[in-house]
Amino acid sequence: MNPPTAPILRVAVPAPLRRLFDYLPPAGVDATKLPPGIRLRVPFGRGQVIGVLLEVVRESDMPASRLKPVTEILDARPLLDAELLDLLRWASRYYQHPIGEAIQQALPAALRKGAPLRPQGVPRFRPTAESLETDPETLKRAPRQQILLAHLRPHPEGLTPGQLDELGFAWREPMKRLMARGLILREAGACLPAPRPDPRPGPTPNADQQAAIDAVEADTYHACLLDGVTGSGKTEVYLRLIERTLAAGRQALVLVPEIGLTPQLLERFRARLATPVAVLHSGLNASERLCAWQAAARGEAGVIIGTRSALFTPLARPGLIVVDEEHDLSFKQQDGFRYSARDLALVRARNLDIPIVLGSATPSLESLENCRRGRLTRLHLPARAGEAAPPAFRLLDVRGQKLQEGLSAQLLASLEAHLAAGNQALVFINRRGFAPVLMCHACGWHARCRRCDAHLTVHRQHRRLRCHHCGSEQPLPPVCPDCGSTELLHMGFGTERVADFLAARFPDVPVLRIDRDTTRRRGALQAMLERIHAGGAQILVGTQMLAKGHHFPNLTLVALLDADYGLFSADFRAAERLGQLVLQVAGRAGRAEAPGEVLIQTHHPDSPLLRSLLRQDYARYASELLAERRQAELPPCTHLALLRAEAVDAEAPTAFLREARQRAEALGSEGVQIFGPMPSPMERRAGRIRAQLLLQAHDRAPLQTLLSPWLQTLESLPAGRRVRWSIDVDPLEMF
DNA sequence: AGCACGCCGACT
DNA sequence: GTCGGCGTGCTC
Repeated sequence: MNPPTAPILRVAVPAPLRRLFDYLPPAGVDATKLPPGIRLRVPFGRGQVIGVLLEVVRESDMPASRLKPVTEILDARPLLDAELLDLLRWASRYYQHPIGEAIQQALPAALRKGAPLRPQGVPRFRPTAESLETDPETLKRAPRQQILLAHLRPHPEGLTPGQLDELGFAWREPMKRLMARGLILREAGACLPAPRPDPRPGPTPNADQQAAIDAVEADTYHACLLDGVTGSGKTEVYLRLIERTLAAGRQALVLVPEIGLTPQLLERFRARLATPVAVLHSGLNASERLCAWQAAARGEAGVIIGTRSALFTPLARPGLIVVDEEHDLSFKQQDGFRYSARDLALVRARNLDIPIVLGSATPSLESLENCRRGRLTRLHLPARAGEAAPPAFRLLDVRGQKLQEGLSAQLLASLEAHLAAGNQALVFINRRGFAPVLMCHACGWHARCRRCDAHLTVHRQHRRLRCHHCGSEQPLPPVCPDCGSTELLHMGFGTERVADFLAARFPDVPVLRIDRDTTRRRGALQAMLERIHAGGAQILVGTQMLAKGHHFPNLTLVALLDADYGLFSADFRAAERLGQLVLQVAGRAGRAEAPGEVLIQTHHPDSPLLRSLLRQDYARYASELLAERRQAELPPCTHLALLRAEAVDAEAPTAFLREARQRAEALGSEGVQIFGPMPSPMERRAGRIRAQLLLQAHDRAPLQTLLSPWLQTLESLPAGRRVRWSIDVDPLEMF
């Protein structure tokens, strides 16, 4: 028997279980000296896993005889400090996600797998002086080595393994041979590029920028919403606040949307700031990521800039958090640990007692509501004089109009005029592919996905039918599979169809299609953006992708082919998204000497929402939407949690959700309304039947009070084993 | 989740 | 007579 005073280690293990596991310290180790946040290798089930020590306690609910000792202590110092562990425990509770999995996400993959913290940085491969004199002929029989050497020669500073991976072939073997020949040198490089020796001072802030900068308190928790249109100089405000933070010897954490992290933005930061800038994004390989992570944790990087998951970067001397484009959906993780990095950033800033700035030209209704409740200080940046004048908005009433491939005559005429002036035009469509439906004119058959409640999209160039929901595809049928008719109609319009049409209609103007299909290849989007920047008359046809993160100086016309989906969608956030999209793209159009024009095709030109958008007053548009949400008791005026379940067996999801509902009611759900079980908006997807249970509450407190014991119950429900289920607290998508 | 145990159908 | 199907239970 263990005396009650023997220390017990409480460990978070990587399993989808909402509890900690207790272990005995390894023999001869004084457990009271072990700090929380270190990794431990522990026996778990039949194998060994790597867990993180969360606390050292005196007692366990488990009989001592069942406790096993820790196999190995992997760290001397904590990988995650108390502040991050607190944040992760808070987030795990709030989002009802198992703590072990939450902690996993916060660690770079290398550390998850048990790699030691490495003192050195990413290695670099550098051409030697000798290699410059080497006659390429000597490598004639080793083409790989030849390519590799040719690639390295223009880079005397050397290239990292990550950069070499872009070559797209196995370079490690030929590299070994080049090193053996003394042509290449491997250096243990620094973790981060050194800061520029000559950081350029920025422009003097204008009065509005200065007012915003001064309004952000420096040494305490102060949450601000910086609201200003494209070109109003938000980035300059961030940079000034960051400079102030650096001058105080502290670090700044900057979160940006997934496609907002462009080389241009990075270059702007690096050119301005006299500190190493660590970058964290999905494109990094394991060692690059570890490197940036360590540079942040050790305090070597003054600025850490990254996407959603960068929120969990440890900071040695935190001083400021910035969330740019805070309304962007990519801040919410849509699977597994469904956290909102923007919301958690507010929690982290409060815990750290540091300022945080959320920036957007089109703030989320959540943030606007927080301003109204006094939780966020609203800072406004008016458009700058001398910058582009706001573009002219026009609704094109397409009722009864003859459309050519979805485009009205008025739109085509405008397009022609803008192109003739040597400018660029952007045409937005919210669907990719050629046509969203293939239908037989003779019998009415249409191509449906076998595994989803959805139509198959025609991709004409690849001659395939594809399901955009499950990824399945098949060849385009030459005749109707039902009646054999050859009259197959393409119904509706996608980017491919509109791009094809415009290319034929304007044969002298380059047409660029920019969507997930044409930018899948790594670097493809960047290449297209560069082409656009090179200028000249061009037509860009694209999806949402083009809305953010980039300004095109030659763009003067933006056209939205179908704004109506934003008015009648089943998703209650559609109007908010439409408004954000329209105003974001409007910000892309026009410059001082060539004002822009925004055309919106609609069948509902009298819609109050569209009329309101025309005024280009987002604040007013948003407050109208907020009033609607209040009336309909929808977020942000109420709070939601969504329990989803899916299974191949059609009955299992509903059976599970029905039982889940009973359990919630048994726990006492005062203050929480429960709706469902109901089928998900797309009931069948990838061969699974999906259903959901919606919880709604006016206050977060009763919802949170219910969730913890409820999820604990659900975890042990036998019906839960027959379905895949997940909980989404503050869901953004309702399917 | 990942893995083993366990009790019922078509095969060497 | 077995190999293997996935239902059920457990992981300190």
